[in-house]
Amino acid sequence: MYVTLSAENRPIQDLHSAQSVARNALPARLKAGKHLYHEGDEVEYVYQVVGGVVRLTRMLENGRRQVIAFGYPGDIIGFPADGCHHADCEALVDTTIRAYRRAALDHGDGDPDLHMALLQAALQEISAMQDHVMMLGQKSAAERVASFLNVITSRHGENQGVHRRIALPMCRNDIADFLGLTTETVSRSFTALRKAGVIALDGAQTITVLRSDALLELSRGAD
Amino acid sequence: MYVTLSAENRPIQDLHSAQSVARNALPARLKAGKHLYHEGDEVEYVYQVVGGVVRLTRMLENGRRQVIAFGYPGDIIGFPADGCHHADCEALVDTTIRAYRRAALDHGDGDPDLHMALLQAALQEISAMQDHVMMLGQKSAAERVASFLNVITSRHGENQGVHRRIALPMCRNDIADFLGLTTETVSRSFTALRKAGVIALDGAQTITVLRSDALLELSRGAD
DNA sequence: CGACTCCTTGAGCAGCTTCAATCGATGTGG
DNA sequence: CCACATCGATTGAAGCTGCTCAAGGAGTCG
Repeated sequence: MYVTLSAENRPIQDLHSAQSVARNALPARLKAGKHLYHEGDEVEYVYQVVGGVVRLTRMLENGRRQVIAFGYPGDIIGFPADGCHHADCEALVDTTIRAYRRAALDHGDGDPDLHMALLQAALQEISAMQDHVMMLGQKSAAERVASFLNVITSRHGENQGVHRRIALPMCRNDIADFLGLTTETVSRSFTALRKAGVIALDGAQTITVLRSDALLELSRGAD
Repeated sequence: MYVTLSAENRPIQDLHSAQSVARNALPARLKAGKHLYHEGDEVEYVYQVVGGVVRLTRMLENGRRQVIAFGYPGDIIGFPADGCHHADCEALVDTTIRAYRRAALDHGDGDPDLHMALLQAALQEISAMQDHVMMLGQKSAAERVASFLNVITSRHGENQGVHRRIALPMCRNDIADFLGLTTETVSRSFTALRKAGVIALDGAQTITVLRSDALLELSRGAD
């Protein structure tokens, strides 16, 4: 599920069970920068990210933007509320998704396993959003950035010798809007982590965690 | 659902359908200050608030607290994630709840209508949490307080002549932890709204909205 | 009446934002 | 191939918002 505080590494569930292939799963490709759906669209499908990364955003009347989540492979996105999408979904890189008819969520559409998997994903999503609320409500800028890096590297990074490395597909502004900060503050926090020897930056988009214990400590914050 | 940004006044759904009475619904009373469940508890039931108000909270290691939501009559609370509760639930006043076995959420437990209603509630909850994220990430202190008052009065207040009035069962500290602010800031915002003639305070716990249009405007924020 | 709790108000400060300039990477045309 | 334009990231300086710390007020309950 999404990028949130809880860094448990869930296995990527494959909802694409044999039974549901014919009835439910319509695979699709989405070029970087293209939208999968917009806020207000009627929900016909829920989606599972198979490859790539998407960004879910919501806008406020006056142009302020909140990044709700980043969707990585395995994540289910597009849950309806009142039959409509409540966020925009855009691919950050070329992305592959699987579409499931909404009926699969509502009553299974003849596939009880798929129904249960989607329900579980929705319940996980509630918890994930609560984590996000907790972070935005209670953590400092430095703690938020550390939390973000900690989760995204442990969940989606790859080992690079003893360290963990990840290419960030989102820009600083996306991270800022995800964390409720400004790009400048995010950038300054990155720099501070680099100067403290906690992370290394290889260009702006690729980071290596040098001291994951320190990063975790920083993400929790002072006592 | 819960107190969030979206102020639509949903009718209080009665999940207590004739069919489910015997099998699922165990009514219960909860004295003010008593816990319904704690974070980490295994989920045996999900609950619907029938009367009263509950408070859902999550703690951070270092003692910081986030109020996730306030549960009013009609709200469904206690959705599991990984089979466990991810928040504490405490009654703010004497409260009546109905308990539904977890199986009712998972597969209906013989009552498809109940199953669908619980599923819909879970999906609404995702959207509500996203609203909360949006508020915490993007809104100023004054905007958050105005948003809170706007939602809680329109959804749970009662008409008092041409105005709308509500008794707040939660203390300033609860509101602060809900909005990601301090009690002092919440108190100052209340005072500012009172001095601006937008609200009137009758004691600390009872507020009357004098100019709901102005409150709505303030909740949206400057353009 | 006194003790307690919660709310309010004030003063000073810290953290984050705002505004602005520079840097660095990427791409384009001459 | 290099000059230049462009866009995102970084860094700096200054200001404002909201927090911290502290005191006083108001309501409640023994």
